[in-house]
Amino acid sequence: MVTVAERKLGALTYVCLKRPAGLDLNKTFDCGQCFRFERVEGSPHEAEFFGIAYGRAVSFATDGDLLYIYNSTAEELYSIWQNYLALEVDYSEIDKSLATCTDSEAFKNAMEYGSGIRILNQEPYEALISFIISQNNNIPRIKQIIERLCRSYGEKIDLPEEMEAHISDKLSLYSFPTAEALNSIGVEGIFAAKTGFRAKYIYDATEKLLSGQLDPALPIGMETTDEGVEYLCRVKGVGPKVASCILLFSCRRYDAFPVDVWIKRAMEKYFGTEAFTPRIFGKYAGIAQQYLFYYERYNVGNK
DNA sequence: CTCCAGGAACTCC
DNA sequence: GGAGTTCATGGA
Repeated sequence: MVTVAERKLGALTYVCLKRPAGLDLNKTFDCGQCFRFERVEGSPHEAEFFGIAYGRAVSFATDGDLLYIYNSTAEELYSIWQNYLALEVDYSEIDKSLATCTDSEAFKNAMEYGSGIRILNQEPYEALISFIISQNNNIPRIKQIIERLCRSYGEKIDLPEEMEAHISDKLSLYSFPTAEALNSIGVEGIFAAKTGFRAKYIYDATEKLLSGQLDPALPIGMETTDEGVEYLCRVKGVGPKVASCILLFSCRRYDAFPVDVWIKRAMEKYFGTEAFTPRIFGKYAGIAQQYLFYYERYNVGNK
């Protein structure tokens, strides 16, 4: 169990704990796995990201070997953020394991470039809707659409005064809309948020959720990741890539390997399309995937 | 103007 | 069962 100091700053409660070895908040919240966290400009910390998850407004910050979680009690750390940040996962062991999987020089570079990324455990329902929106779309616009849905159909979240003071008013303060809320506005309402051809997919997902045909958290307990992919693909608009993202980013399925256009390019460039299979990376293939995605997508120096 | 984005459904053979 | 096309939208 993590040792924590709970502190107060007026009405603002926050916790301070040992920073997980190697954790890089910039990479973790900027690598495309989540869409509702933004850098806090002018933060006194070395790095700080504010966002909404699990219906709460929260801010993560690092200084040296300390991690601060603002607007969280110690109790909430144990019940929510410990799981969200997957604090118990040992990335030094994962990286050691991945390093033995291939001789590829490019992958070695990708690992080094992405070192410090931590795969989050988001809410399966939010991941389901978010990654349906992600198909044939780009990250800035995915964020826009999600934000529009949250502002229109989510609930306003109040911040302690002391926190509001150093959080820019551009940042979101709305919870992710519930399946009931999205279902009630119908396909037309969802389309009006500029979700495009994905509106009918989102609506289909809410129908299956509300009728009990679908529990996006169910794959957490399944025997295999392939089973989880098959299960999630029953939703219209969910194919292998979207299902793999949901499994990797919200169901602790670290072998799920989402293949998008960036990963496709990376596989062709670095491995050759014929021979390559994610299986070479074993049970941490999804984390290897995330290193490759981040390297291919953000490292402009890789040609 | 065309091309592209953390794809998948649909339509043809 | 694979290959090609279509789907909204906005930025480059």
